[in-house]
Order: sequence, then C-alpha cells, then structure tokens
Amino acid sequence: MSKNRLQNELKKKRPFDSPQQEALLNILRTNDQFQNRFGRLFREFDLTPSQYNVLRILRGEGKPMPCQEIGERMIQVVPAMTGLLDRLETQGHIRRERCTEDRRVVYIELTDSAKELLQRMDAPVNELHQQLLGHLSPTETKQLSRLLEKARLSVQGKPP
Amino acid sequence: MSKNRLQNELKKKRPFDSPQQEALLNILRTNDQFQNRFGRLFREFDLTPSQYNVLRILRGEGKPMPCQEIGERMIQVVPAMTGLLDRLETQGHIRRERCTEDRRVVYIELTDSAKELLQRMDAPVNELHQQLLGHLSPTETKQLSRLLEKARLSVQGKPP
DNA sequence: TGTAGATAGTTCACGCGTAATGTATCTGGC
DNA sequence: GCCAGATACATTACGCGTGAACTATCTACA
Repeated sequence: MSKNRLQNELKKKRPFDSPQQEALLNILRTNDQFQNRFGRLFREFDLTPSQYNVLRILRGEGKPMPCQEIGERMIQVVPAMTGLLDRLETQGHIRRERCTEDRRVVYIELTDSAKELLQRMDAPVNELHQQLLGHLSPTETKQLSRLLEKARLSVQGKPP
Repeated sequence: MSKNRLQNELKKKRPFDSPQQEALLNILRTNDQFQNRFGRLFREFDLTPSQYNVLRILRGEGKPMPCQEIGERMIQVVPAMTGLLDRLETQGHIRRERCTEDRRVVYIELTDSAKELLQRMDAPVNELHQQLLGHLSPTETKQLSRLLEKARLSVQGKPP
C-alpha cells in the first residue's frame, strides 16, 4: 500500500519537504480537479466557470450592481471584468446601464433569460456538489471548511 | 460576530445551499488566494506558477523526460505544454532533444542555469509555505491533507 | 509489404487572469 | 471656478488552459 496518496498521484519520487508543502499541493490538486468537473458541467450550458460565477453573484444580490463590486467578490482584477461582461452581454445574459448620478459607474443587470438559465442549472449544480463531496460525513465537511478558513487567516491583508 | 467567515468574505446575503457548497467554495477561495501569493513570488524570478511547476518536476525526476509525462503530472492537457516549453526554452531554462529510438518523442532537460535558479528559490518558497500554513498545528495540517485526499476520491476516473 | 490505428507533439482559436496604461468623471482644497 | 488627485471602467499585451484538428512516426495485423 502507498504510504501517501498525493505523492503517488504526482509520481513524486521523494517525500514532501514539509507537511505544509504537502497540504498546499493537496489544495492545488483538489481545486484543479474540481474546477475541471465544474468547467465541464458549465460548458454544457455554454458558460465558463467565471461567467457562471458572475451570474450567481448577480442573482444572489437580487438587484443591479456595479462592475467593480462584482469583481471584488470574485477576487478578480478589474480589467478581466470588462471582457467577461462583454461576452455575457453578447450572449444576452446581462444588460449594462450607466448610472445617472455618477456617470463613471456602470450597473449590471441580469436578463430574464439568464434567470431562467440559472434556474435550469440549479439541480445539476447541486448534484455535482453532492457527487464531489457527498461521500464526506457532515462532520468531515464542516471540519474541512473550518480548516480552510483557518488556513486563509494568513493572507488577510491583501497588499496592493 | 459573524457566524460564517466565508459567507462574510464573499458578502453573500443568504446562507449556503449546503455544507458541500460551502466547502467547495472554501477550496476555490483558498486556492485562489494562495495561488496569488505564489504567483507574486515566482514573478520576482521571472517565472509563472506553471513554469516553476515544470522545472520542479524536472528536478524531482533528476533526468530528462518526455513532454507528455510532464504534462500528466500537472493535470494539464498536452497542447498547453508546447507553448509553455517554448517559453522555457527561449529563457534558457530547458533544452529539447528528440529521442533517437522513437522519433516522435521529445525529451526535456533542465539546463544548469535553471538548476541554479531553482536552488536560489528554495528558501523563499519554503518560507512562503510556512507563512501560509505555519499557523496550523501539525495535527491540523495533516488533517487538512487527509480530508482533501478523501475529497478527491470522488473524481478518480478521469473521463476522456 | 502495406495499410489501419495508436501515439507524441504541434498548431489554431477562444476565454480568462494579470499588469500597465489610458479615458472619463467625480471630489477636495484653494 | 479651477486644478490635483481619486475613482470607475476600458484597452492592450502577454501567458496559459481548453478543445479541435493536423503532422509525423511507430505498431499490429492481415
């Protein structure tokens, strides 16, 4: 039997330099694999993960919001938002509207067809959540969230 | 006090649909933040995360290896490797050599300057590992790795 | 041999993340 | 009122991940 799953997965010859390195690589690897699965699901609906993320944020908010606020919730830099929103607009998923009070601000609004698309995706998305993590016990799932939240404490101050 | 850190971070109005969704988003978020930190470190050495990854794999192996094998260890699709290796070759970090027995295969080899570069990076990279995860106890770190490995059990069969 | 299929790598087109820079608009102090 | 700096967004250039289609080479089997 393998003493270490990840080491095996990566065909790594030597053991890890530190438990921290091992945990870090485990995070990266898990993220990649899960992202892949979601990417495939979203593509069936002609969306990329980022596009789906934007739509979800807009639905969660329930009302139009400025570009920047969307970007902040995605850890994403501003320039990326422009092109992302361009494509969503072309696809008819969002509408742009310039704010009358502060003309620098552009408000983004979900279209009805996007809302309907999101609704159709809810079931398969939740199914995938269950498929990916449903085999962990409730305790383990909560424990995992707790550890990741604690891990993130070290990157609190986002330097410019 | 906030009942839920992540919910707060994302300025999410409603609670999560399920503990699974929460854990999934925690993975994505943690990964993004950590990737950012590493990306910044690598950029100081004029490398991207992927490029560093390739160099580390080659050093770990200790001898030249074919493109495909490198790609496999990175969860990465083949086409991306070509461009990645092109840039590494231009920068003088690797050499390409066509195999004489099977002329379809191209072997990749680390140059001496790349080995020296990696060595210079070892200390700062390990420091960052400690900075990011050093505040978890040994038990917590191991627990985190164990949970992530268990989580990945659900994506065993990589479908084509 | 000789031809079909597998395999290694490449090329291309597209979407997205990042940094650097530019443009329009707002706000503050004077 | 006027100008400096902040702010919101757009534009450009580059690297990289993905899928689809292509080339060169090897292997198997008739």
